[in-house]
Amino acid sequence: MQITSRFTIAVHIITALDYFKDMDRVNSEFLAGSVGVNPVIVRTVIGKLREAGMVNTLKGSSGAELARPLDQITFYDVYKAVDSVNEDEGLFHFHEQPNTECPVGRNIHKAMDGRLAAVQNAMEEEMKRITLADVVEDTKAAILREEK
Amino acid sequence: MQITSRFTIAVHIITALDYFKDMDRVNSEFLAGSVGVNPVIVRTVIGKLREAGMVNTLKGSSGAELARPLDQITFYDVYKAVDSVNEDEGLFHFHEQPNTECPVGRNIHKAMDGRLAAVQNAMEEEMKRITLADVVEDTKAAILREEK
DNA sequence: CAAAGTTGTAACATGATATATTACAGCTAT
DNA sequence: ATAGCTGTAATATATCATGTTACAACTTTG
Repeated sequence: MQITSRFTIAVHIITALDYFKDMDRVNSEFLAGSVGVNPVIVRTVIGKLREAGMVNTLKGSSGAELARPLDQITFYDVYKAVDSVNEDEGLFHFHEQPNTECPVGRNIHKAMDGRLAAVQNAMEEEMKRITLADVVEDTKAAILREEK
Repeated sequence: MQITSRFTIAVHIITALDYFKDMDRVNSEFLAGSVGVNPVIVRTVIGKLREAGMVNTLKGSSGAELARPLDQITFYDVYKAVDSVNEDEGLFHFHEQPNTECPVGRNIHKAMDGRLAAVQNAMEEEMKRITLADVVEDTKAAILREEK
């Protein structure tokens, strides 16, 4: 399995919103061209980022602007915003029907739950350490390097 | 998205193999009954665990036995054995077609790759810290508690 | 204010992947 | 030699991610 590409798409969009912030006509079609997906996907991802308070948009009006400085947007914020993993069940899909008439089946879920949560937590803590400022900085540096 | 239930199924199976090790007729049908899935799923998961050197089986003969002590089998070992995540692409699904004619599209992948790998690594390191001995111990303790 | 452009969102279509199921050859145990 | 079991292929089904079409409501511009 893999975490939905909506996550990397969202990071790409935020990076582009910063990089092209002084251009006009940065609409969903333009962004879709950069990301390589359908404009509707861009609009729905931006919608999630808006709900999470990361960007501001105006219905009917082209463009979106960042609502917070890049160093105050973490991978974790984006990952949560775009519902990268199932909110109710968590990162791990537990088999649904362990047999309650079997002592192991009856108890395996509780024996694992805390540990599965610890694994997920380790991943999420690492995501909190990475900001969009880091990614944008590296992207810009890579672009400058190209121009030489 | 979620990590395939084959992972929790595998942990359940290993726990049951230990718990029921002195019983006979612990065949794929019995295990399937405990886990709540089809016996073929049990056989394929056990097949992966065998390939990874965690259990020994004998074709045609009932049962499987652990090939290593429980404290030498980590969550990470099991997770790798059952191919929980895409081996080539990793935990995150990167959108496939960023536009190479756009400076952001051309560079976003390299700007993110190292950081996505760090996140996945944090998760995997945590999985290496958890052993099947931990889970089996807690499962048995929970069973004993029931009996009071 | 009328026309053109855009967003937000619903509804539906398609594709990919996880899981279930059927079937059976070949092995083991008794 | 019979019955039971594993390993595995082949196929079916279910679920979910992503793509696409369509359009009402809004904004911008001349």
